[in-house]
Amino acid sequence: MTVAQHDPGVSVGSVEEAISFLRARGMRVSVPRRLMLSTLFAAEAPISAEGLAGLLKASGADVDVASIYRNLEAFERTGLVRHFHLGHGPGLYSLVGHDDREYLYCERCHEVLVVSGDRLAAAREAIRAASGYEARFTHFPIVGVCGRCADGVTTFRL
Amino acid sequence: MTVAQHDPGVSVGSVEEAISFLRARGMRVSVPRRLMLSTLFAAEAPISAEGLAGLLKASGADVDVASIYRNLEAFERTGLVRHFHLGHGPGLYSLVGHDDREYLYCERCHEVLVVSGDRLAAAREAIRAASGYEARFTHFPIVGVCGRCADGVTTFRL
DNA sequence: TTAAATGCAAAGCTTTTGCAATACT
DNA sequence: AGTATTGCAAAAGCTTTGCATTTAA
Repeated sequence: MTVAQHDPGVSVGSVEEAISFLRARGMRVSVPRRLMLSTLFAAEAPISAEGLAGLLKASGADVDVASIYRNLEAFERTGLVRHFHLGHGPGLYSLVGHDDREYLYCERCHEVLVVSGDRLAAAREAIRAASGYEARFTHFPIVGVCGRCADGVTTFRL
Repeated sequence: MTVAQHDPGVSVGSVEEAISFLRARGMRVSVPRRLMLSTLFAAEAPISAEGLAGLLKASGADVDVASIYRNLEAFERTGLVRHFHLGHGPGLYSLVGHDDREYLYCERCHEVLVVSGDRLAAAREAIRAASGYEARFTHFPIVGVCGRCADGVTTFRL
């Protein structure tokens, strides 16, 4: 029997560690990259490229979105960063090890439920049994209707 | 105990039926709409708005993409059409009742696995148990890595 | 007749690309 | 010095919108 294995992935705990990590991979550490890394460490939640640009600009730095996209992709190739998509809407990036979980998105109220990866193990198993597919909810999370909305309960935030 | 109910949805078997269906809803039946409907009926697989425009142009008709998007959306509001997204890439549209199934998309080989909706009932149940979410794989299908094809499962490639 | 639907053009949003200038190593 | 990385500008891909014109009912 095969058990869904959770890839531990890269895990760096600080900007300094991330910098050495990148250097060890032969990558250069530029000012924009340094700034991106500290902003990612400071971010409390996954963030879009545009959002990252905004935070950087707000903190006085000015990094072009093109560079942000290129760097996020470069970071992702090393395993330092990952991104996923919530329904429509831009890709959301976060540091691996900083936020390793999986997401469920409510199409109705736009709530995002965050769960640890092993919580969906049974679902993955059921999907494998039904289809042979190894579902990955890390890049394209589960989209559906949250319990509250399914029960007809409405909430809103001001 | 709540059992996942499969919404049977609208089911029209021909262009003529679709036309009456639309008229019954107070919608007008224009030449472009007629052409879109017959192209959708002729389509063997879900198709993008752009793809629909291509087929129409190839058959001598010339319907603007803007009208195609507007009409697909109008059709969808009546329940006649649905659309979903395969990873990145454009929305793919199909007639409800003509293609009611759910899709699993392989991020690696881009194969699309088509299964009947009830096949994923156990997976939906596991997800509900783990999160309270009613997963809907109809708008944003499962993305993962394909295994081998199970019995009675069709596949197509885009 | 009149409201709905169309075509055209333009723009929106996210992301990518080309290229000359810059800066890391 | 040499090349990875940057900024800028432009474009690509998908979709939406405004508006004047056409057309279904």
